[in-house]
Amino acid sequence: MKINCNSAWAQTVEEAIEIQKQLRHLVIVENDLGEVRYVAGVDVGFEDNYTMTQAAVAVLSFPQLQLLESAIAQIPTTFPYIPGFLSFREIPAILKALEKLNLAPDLILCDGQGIAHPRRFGIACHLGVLIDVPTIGVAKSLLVGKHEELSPEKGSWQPLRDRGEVVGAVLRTRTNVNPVYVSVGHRISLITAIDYVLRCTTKYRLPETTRLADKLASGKK
DNA sequence: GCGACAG
DNA sequence: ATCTTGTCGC
Repeated sequence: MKINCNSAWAQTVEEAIEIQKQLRHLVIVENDLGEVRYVAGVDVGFEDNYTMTQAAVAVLSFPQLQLLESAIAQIPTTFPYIPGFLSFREIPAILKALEKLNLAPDLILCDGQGIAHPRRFGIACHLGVLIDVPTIGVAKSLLVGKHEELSPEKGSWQPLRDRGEVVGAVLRTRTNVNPVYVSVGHRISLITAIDYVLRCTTKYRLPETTRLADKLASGKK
């Protein structure tokens, strides 16, 4: 797929904060997506003692969830891991991998937060805004927010609140297994995002999209 | 000032 | 994120 953004990348946390504060106004938290036929998962892994960043993208058919295409790309690591600034470390490599795709995803599930972020601009929002594609943030752990305890059955969820606003949902994707944290990335509502995450999840905790991307990014079997 | 802190 | 085998439970 063709990627447009010639976005300037922050070299310092101060610059990153300014970019987040500016771009967050572009995030659309309502449904603005067409028919979803291709769902993609993106993930990143590191090599050579973290000096190289490798991104992987897996495109699956929806709702069948069959792998249709995948791509990987590596790039020198340029930004450290700092909570709240994950996108500046991972997105450059992700964009490079996305460029290699022939199929343009209708929806992308990201490994990390969307709106559930200190400045409401997690990696899912950043990627979605840059390439103007609907995205959902699916994180394995909490960055910000609190929530009530939720039932152990698959499908149950509770709103995630931070500083007085609902920023996402804690969702049980598998019975008796730790939940995942879902939040809007771009051009989708929270309710719709929860629905897609569940429909992309089969027998494991994580959606098939991110599981496949995960496998590719870490070079496993 | 003291914790908390996606991957 | 990543280093790593077996093992407990549905």
